[in-house]
Formats: sequence, structure tokens, C-alpha cells
Amino acid sequence: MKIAQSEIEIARGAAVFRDLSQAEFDPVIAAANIRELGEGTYFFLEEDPAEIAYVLIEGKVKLTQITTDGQQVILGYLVPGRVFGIIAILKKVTYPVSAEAVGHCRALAWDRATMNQLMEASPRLALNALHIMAGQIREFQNRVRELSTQRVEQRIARAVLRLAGQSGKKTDEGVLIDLPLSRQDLAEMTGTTLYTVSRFLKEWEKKGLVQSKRQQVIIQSPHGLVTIAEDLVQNGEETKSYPGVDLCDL
Amino acid sequence: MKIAQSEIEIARGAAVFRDLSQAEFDPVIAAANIRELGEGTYFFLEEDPAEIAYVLIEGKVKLTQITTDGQQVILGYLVPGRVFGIIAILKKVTYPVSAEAVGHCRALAWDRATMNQLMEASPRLALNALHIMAGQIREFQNRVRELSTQRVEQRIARAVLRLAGQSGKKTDEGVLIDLPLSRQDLAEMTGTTLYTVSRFLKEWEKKGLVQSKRQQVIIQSPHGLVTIAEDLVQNGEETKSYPGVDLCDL
DNA sequence: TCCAATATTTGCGCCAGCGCAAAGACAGTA
DNA sequence: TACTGTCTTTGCGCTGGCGCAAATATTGGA
Repeated sequence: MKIAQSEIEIARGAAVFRDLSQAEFDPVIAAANIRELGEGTYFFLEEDPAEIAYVLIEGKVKLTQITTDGQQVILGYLVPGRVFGIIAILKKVTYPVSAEAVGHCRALAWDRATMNQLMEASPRLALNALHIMAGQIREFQNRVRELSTQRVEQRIARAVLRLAGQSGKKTDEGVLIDLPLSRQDLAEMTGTTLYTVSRFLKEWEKKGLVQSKRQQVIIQSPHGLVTIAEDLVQNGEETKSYPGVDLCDL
Repeated sequence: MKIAQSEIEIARGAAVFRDLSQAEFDPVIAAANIRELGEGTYFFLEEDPAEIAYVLIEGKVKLTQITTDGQQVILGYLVPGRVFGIIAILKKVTYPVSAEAVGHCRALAWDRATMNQLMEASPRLALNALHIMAGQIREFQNRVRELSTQRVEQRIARAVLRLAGQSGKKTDEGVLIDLPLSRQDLAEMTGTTLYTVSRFLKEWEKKGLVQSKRQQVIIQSPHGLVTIAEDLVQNGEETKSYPGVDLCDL
């Protein structure tokens, strides 16, 4: 299985490889394996011993956790160029989430031994990994804050905007979230129920903010959603531009 | 300001220094500064450029975030031996939380340059920092899951148990949480209101699970609280021992 | 083209939890 | 000892959001 030049380009842009010289980057690619997964299969499961780190090249990945009573929670989605399972650089740890292929996926993969060797040769790589983990901490802390203080409508709006930020595609109708995204999925991302999600989407649709079909959401007025996300309702308050909240590499 | 032997002992036990040889550890202490803070003052504020990492030696530290509309969220409490602000080992990042002294505090402090030097000399130190950050990610992901799926009563029970785990002191009456802990504080930890916290504490008190006074909680039946935390109510299900959930070093 | 499986919508009833307001309870200070 | 500020409790009314159930829409496959 060969790595195409275009795929190398994608990897080149990954946050873990930022500021690596070509001389540092080449051996990284040379040491990479390709892992290919079909829709609905898992790169790894929560609690699996973490042995391999990945960079997604093609497809999307859904990160989930399961509660003891079988309820699923979606921590986020990954797009090509994102690192995941980076925790595998450490010995004796387990993955904190499951990583499921959404559609057909290709990813570069390195086992711990290889990754550690590469990091030794390019300390920059280790530093980047640290930065990524720091970003994740920040991300999840903010998520905790959101869940603690915001109401459901705001959380759904944020989730939609976040997804648009990373998987959004401009179309004639608006910004399409390029993922099979059911009401249930949105509910699992925001800590609510599919019924409530359905109700808000319909409400927004009536206001012309979004357009929602089966497993699909198109944003027609990002600004309108931002207004909801920030709870500005319609008081004349200035609407600061929405900080490009973005789920960090995982 | 001199570092007492007993204080060095406390630092010795910190997770960042795990498995360091004495030869590695001594220079770390030699390079440390002491920082002393009075009740209610801050080691650092959320968004401050992160320049200094700390290990708490004496007192307690409260980690908080503030929402745009001024609402406070408590991410957790630290006890002596805990690292915080470890993010400062990275350049150009800001603290993701505020760290407030609860009572009089003493902490060892290192600026980034020093920390980086020490890490270069003892790679083990860098690895430990990574482990700590990985633990934090796990911690906050679980918190997200809790907030998404559990009801208020369970979340409060968990928060109380978590606090008992790290600041609990055995007394005649039961396990005392050794912190000034108001209903408001518990509410900010669990994403609810002081009223609701007050109601559940009273309810538990009637059942003989806890005893609560002004700014104080004593646990009389940890097992009973665990039952609530895990939502086992009173069906005959086996009660697995409560995993020592513990807020990681921050 | 029709069928079965899966998603979505929506009416309805309900209740967990919010939050005001007012009345204690407590601790520190003078 | 009385006063003041802070914390806690609790009655009360309300509502955001849950979740069942049933109707409807959509899709992929036979």
C-alpha cells in the first residue's frame, strides 16, 4: 500500500508536524504505515491499551465515549490532517475515547516505539504533541463550562458552528456540514435528546437560519446562529465575531 | 525564604517528580523559588500568559473559569503535592484557568526557562508532565460525559466524593471535607444552583448519609453516596467499589 | 417499483430543577 | 452582647426540556 503524494501533503499540514524541516519530516513519512478502515469500524476502542498514533488522511472520524448504562457521548469529529491517539506516545496508558470511521478512512499510523524514535530525532515533534494535548485540555475545559452554564439551544448552536468550522462546505444553499449528522448525533454532542434537537432545528429553519434534511444540516445564516450561541437574542449588543472554536486534534 | 525539609518531602511526592532519582531531584529543588499567597489571592488568572509552573506545598488552590456573563465555574481543587500551571513549559500559551489560594498557600515555582533546562537534564520530568496532561484530558472528558448524561443529584454526589478523596479527613463524625465549601461552591462544580445543592444535602442529611454545616460537609456514609453517584438507587445490583476518581494535577 | 429499515417530526403530559423572596442560622467584630 | 454581613434553608410557582407514542418522511435494497 503506497502513500500518494497528495496524502503526504495532507499529513504535512497536520499540527503534529508543524515547523518540521523537510529533513525531519521525510523519515516520519518513511516510518508511517497506512491503515485503511471501512465505514463504522473502529481505529480503537475506549480503554484499549494505546499503542498507535494516527494522522487522518481521508474520511472522517467520530470520537465517542460510552457511559456505564450504554449511553453514547460524542466528543467530536476529526477531519483529514488531524492527529488522534497521540496519547500512545506514553507507555501503559489506554485510549480515553473510541475512534470510529465515518465513511471510508485512510490514516497514517505509527506505533509507540517508532513514534518515540522519531521524537528523539526531532524534539520539535514531541513539543508539538505537547501543544496538541494542551489544546485538548483547554477544549474540554471549555466544554465543561458550556455544559455547566449554557442552555440547550446555545449548546446545539455551538456544536453546529463548530462542525461547520471544520467540515463546512460552501454550497448554493449555504454552508453544508459535510458529515452524516443525525439529530441523535447532535444530541449526543450536546448532552440533550434527539427530540429537543429536532425541535430547535425546526425552529431555526422557520427563522431561515438553517435548512435541515435527513442526516444533514445546512447553515444559511451563520451570524444568526452565533447570535443564539452567544445568547445575544436581539438586544442591540455588539456581536463580536465568533472565535473559530475548533476541536483540537485528539 | 528557605524551603523546609518537610516541604521538600511533599514536593518529592508530586506526580511530576515521580521516579526521579535523587540526583535529578536535587537540582530541581535548588532551582525552585517559593511563592507565598494569602487567602483569596491568585497565583494566576485565566488568559494570563503562562510563565510559571507550581507545585503546591501548603494550603489549597481553587481552579476556576469565568463565563462571558460573569458566571463562575469551579474546575476543581488542588491539595499539597499537586502541580499546576504546568502548561507554562510551553511557549506562547495562556493559563486556561485561574488559580486562587484557599487559605494561606505556599508553593514551589519555576519559570519556563528554568523548567525547560531541568527537563533537558531530566527527560523523565518532561515525560511526567506529559502523563499529567494526559490525565487531565481524561479527567475533563469524563467530566463532559458526566455533565452530558447524569442528573444533578448524581453529579453532586460525585463532586462530594471526589473532594473527600483528595481533601477528606477522618473524624469521629465521618469523613470531613477539609475545605471551606459553600453550597454555591458545590453548585459551581456541578453546573447547578446553590438552591438545588442545599436541597439535596438536606435530603441526604435526613437519610443519614452526610452532615452539613455552614461551608462544611461531613460524609457519614460514603457507600450511600456512591449508590447515588452510580444511580443504583436500591435495586439489588452489586455495588462495585468506587474507582478513586481524582482530579489530576493541573 | 415496492418494502423494510431508519430518521424525523410533533402532540402531549410531566417533572426535575430553576430562581425569587423571605426567613432563619451562624460567625466575626466591636 | 448586640450588630452586621454572609450563608443556608425552604415555600412557591414556573418552565425548559424530557421522553413516550404515533404519524410521517426518506433511503437503500430486493
